[in-house]
Amino acid sequence: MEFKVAITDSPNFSFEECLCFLSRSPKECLHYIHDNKITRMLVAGTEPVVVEIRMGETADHLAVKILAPAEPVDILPLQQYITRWLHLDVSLNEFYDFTETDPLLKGLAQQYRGLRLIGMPDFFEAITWAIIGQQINLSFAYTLRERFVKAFGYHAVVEGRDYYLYPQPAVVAALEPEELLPMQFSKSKAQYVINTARSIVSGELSLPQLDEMDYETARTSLVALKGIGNWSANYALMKYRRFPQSVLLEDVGLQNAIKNRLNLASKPSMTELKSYSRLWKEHTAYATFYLWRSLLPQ
DNA sequence: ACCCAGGCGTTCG
DNA sequence: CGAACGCATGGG
Repeated sequence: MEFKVAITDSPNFSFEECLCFLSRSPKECLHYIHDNKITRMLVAGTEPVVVEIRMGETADHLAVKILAPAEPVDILPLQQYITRWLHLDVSLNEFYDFTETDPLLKGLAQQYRGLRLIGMPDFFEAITWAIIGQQINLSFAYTLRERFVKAFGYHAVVEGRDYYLYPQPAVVAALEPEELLPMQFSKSKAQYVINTARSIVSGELSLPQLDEMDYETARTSLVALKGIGNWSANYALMKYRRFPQSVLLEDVGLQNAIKNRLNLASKPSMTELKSYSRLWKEHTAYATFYLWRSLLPQ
């Protein structure tokens, strides 16, 4: 069974650029990239589905093949997930025009043309990935994530490959921190991940409400949770809600990207960061994402 | 051995 | 208040 997923602003879409970003870690365990195709497990309603995503025969869509199950499934949730994941429903024209006016961003549009801001349609994934990635290097963060997903995520084997879903909040809420320590989570990281899961399960952190909040309200409500600071709140809101004004000036990756582009001797100070990003406004999230991209090879 | 890492919470001045 | 410090552990 096959279906299509529409691409908005297809002249400014590059599947290859998206694949490049999606390939950034060899420890990635939620999807595979091979032969210019993505395979991964998704959920249609409540049913796990393994899909293969490739560029469409024409530029205006992606083509998706369902590898499992053999029976027909509801494709609408799959289309919605893929659209949100790869940010297929936006135009990049305004961002690209803006980069030409900004000395720091100039050239990024040509270099990485067609790259979309890869998101996380699952809020629990977005917020816990932020907690996992706090203050440790990205390589180790992926190691922790891989152990976490493989221990607590739904698993299936299709065509000889292992597929996983990100762990559900209810599963993680039932854990004790001691169960994460052997995976080399620190005590606080373990506690924060479990506390966040429990907040979601209890309704203290309401996803339907979070979906309706404006940026500042959502940010404030996330920062109120222990273990979630300004960086983590903004990261999750950038990847999940896709607020264009999400700003991550505390981010070491962003700071290094700016240092590299401007050939600075050291990372910019917070004052300098504010100055560089002063005019970004609704382009902040994309500017950050493209600067992150500039840290990858090629 | 040392410093840094896609920070956060607590304590101190 | 903002600054300094402890945390925890892999990576270079």
